[in-house]
Amino acid sequence: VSATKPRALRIGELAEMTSTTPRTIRYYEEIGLLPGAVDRVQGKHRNYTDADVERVKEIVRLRDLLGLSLEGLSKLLEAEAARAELRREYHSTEDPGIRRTILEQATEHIATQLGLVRSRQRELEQLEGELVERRRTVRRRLAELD
Amino acid sequence: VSATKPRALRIGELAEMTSTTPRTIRYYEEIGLLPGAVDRVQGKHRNYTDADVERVKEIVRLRDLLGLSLEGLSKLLEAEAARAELRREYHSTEDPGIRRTILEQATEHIATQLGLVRSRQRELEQLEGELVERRRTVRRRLAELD
DNA sequence: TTGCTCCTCACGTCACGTGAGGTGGC
DNA sequence: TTGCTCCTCACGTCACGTGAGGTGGC
Repeated sequence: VSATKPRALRIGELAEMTSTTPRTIRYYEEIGLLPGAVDRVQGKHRNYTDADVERVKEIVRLRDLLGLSLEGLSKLLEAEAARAELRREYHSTEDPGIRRTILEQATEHIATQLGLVRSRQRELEQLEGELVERRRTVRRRLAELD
Repeated sequence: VSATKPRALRIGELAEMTSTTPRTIRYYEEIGLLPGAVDRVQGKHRNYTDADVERVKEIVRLRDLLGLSLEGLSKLLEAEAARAELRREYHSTEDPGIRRTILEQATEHIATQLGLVRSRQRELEQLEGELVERRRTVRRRLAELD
């Protein structure tokens, strides 16, 4: 009935769009990191949406960049789900006290993630500095040859 | 005979100094990432030096920050060993042609590592940007409550 | 109907963790 | 001598990879 039926994705497409594999997607479903594909009969194909693409991209990014275990990641994503729940609550109330509490929790959650990101950045900067230093030495020696 | 005998490290000390575990150290020896501890009789304790501390620190850093598999890491470290060999050669020659070749290979190797580091940095910066953006939104809403 | 992708077991692998039982050095 | 750390198997685990054999949709 709808003129613009949202295109459903198959597992291989989802995998390719997120630089993973079908096996990885199924595994994440198995351990509860990804909700099972909607409206699915056991044994039939899994269908995904754009929201799933975003979810998997987020998982992959946190996994690779922050080096968290999937369990640690799971906790972080649970907190994120709790935040989404709060966001719904936020929009269904006008009470400024409740709104403030929700926003403050969001602030805390973001601060945690930023802390992880920045500590990684510092480590990378140190490594970068050492490499640049080595390069400088090599370049100086090259110049001395002339 | 020496007044300042270099203190030999035990595996637990090496592990602690590198934020790893004895099992990890033994595993790296097993797969050839770490040379076996010097002068060791099978079944007796492994003794390590400061050079081993540096080696393991390097391994851990590349493993965690660049997300390489131990096989990929192995290749990178082999290239590094080859460089060390070249460095000896470098110091044993005066031929500016040979010296230049050695220095140019070093430059290439450093460039490879810097490329890996910088691509990671870009990814982290993007993640950081998104988190900062989210924080900005939350803060604005908090201010609006007043 | 033909291909391709998908499905579910289920065993393999990488990078270690974790006892089990025993020996070594300050 | 007592503790602690070390030793060597060897099995367990996490995060998937990789067939084996079979079914499903453009």
